[in-house]
Amino acid sequence: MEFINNDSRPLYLRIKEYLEGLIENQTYKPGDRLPSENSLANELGVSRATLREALRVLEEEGKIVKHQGIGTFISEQKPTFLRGIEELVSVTETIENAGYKPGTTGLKMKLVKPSESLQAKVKLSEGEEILQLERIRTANGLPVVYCLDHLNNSYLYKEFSQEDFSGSLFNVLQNKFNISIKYALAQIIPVNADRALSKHLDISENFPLLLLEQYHYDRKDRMILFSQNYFRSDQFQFKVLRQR
Amino acid sequence: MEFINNDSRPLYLRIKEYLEGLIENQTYKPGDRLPSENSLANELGVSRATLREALRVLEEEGKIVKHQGIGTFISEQKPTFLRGIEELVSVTETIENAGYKPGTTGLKMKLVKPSESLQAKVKLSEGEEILQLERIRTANGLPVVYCLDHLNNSYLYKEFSQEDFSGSLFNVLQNKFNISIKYALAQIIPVNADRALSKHLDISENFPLLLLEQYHYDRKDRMILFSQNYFRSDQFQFKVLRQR
DNA sequence: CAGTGGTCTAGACCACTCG
DNA sequence: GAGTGGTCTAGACCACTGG
Repeated sequence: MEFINNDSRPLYLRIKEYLEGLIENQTYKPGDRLPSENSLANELGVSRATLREALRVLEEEGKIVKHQGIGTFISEQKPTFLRGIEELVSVTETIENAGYKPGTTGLKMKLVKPSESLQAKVKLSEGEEILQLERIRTANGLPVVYCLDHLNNSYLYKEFSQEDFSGSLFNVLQNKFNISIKYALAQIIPVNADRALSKHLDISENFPLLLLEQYHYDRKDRMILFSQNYFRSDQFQFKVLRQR
Repeated sequence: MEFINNDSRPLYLRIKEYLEGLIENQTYKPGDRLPSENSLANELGVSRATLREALRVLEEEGKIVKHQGIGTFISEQKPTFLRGIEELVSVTETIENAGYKPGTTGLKMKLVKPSESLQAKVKLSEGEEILQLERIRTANGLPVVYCLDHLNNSYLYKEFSQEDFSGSLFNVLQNKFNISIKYALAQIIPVNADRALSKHLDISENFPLLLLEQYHYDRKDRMILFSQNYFRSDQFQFKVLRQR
């Protein structure tokens, strides 16, 4: 067995992808039992530990299920729980995933002293100013999300130019400043559109919106960005896989 | 090193808990580097593979972070992202986690033919009836969640007695029928209270609510329960860790 | 009972980071 | 170069499941 090229990636990953291929091309179908770990390892010419590492990844991805004493099985098709809210994507991507063409209008950018409520949310040194971005995001030209972004690195201000913000702020941070957002702690809040929001999003007052308040962190757990995104509830579905 | 009792649980789990204890009692503090895997394995008198299995669990739980070529570090305190919405808990537990004493009022139970919209959500054989449970859940006596549960195993009807439903439906299913719910696919929907909901939850009309529509599955991916839970937005915080 | 996945060992080499 | 975590091997025994 060649896996597949003799190229550099770890063996267990190549094994994993090989098995993944067998699942995708229906050599193994949902519900089928895989050969035992011993025999599979032998067939593939790798140690059992290496095979198990590959299987572990497949199990994490939900593609196989193990049952001690019985065997390892190809998972049944489950209801799509990809693209759940637990996967961090930009608003731009969220709009794209919903099948629309993303756009931006009504950009405002300013340095502000944070209000008290904001001060509490974004821990800053006293008196510090904050870079605030206000945008209305559109899907196929229709306003669907109202976005407020707060960056404490206010020195970035002079580096920014308006044209940067037609798309994903994540991309701007990544490409221009090499800041990579790794995860966000999000709070999910149902709200009603007030007068301002109803104008921004072209909806009636009291229209139900989903507010996503998100603290974005980089790989070293530094808080980079605090954002408040108001989504029109009729345009987006927010799903999540909840596990025990 | 004894871990700790010579009792039956796997060695790597005992190692994991031992290390967990060292973290909790501040022997290792956030940011500290652990000894290298080789030296730690030697100190503990286990193989490196076993130690790595313990570390792997700790890493999954976010308690340590590894950096190749550098070392393994105790995680910084992150904003609590335990108890996020990605962890499936019953409404009862949700109320308890929010610091309240859970209760139940206004229980109704009936067999119904599903409406068309419900029919679409719960795939059933034609003409089949569904067991519907309606409950208002209270926190410290105040109504906070309106719950509709739909069970397609309508034969369970005669088995149920009213007293079962003061608490978690999960527990009833587990204890009485040995049905174990493993995961749920949830949709998060912001809604406004209509007249009926405003009465049930003792709030004004148009009060913002979070509707959680959940399809519950057992370990074998069989859909057991479809539930609709309307949460008062002022009583609960829904958080989620979003990762790239 | 035989066969499965789960745990564990001892040892080896590789890939990455730092000084 | 020295030290770290990442990968890999060969072999062993245990715990659980089914017939």
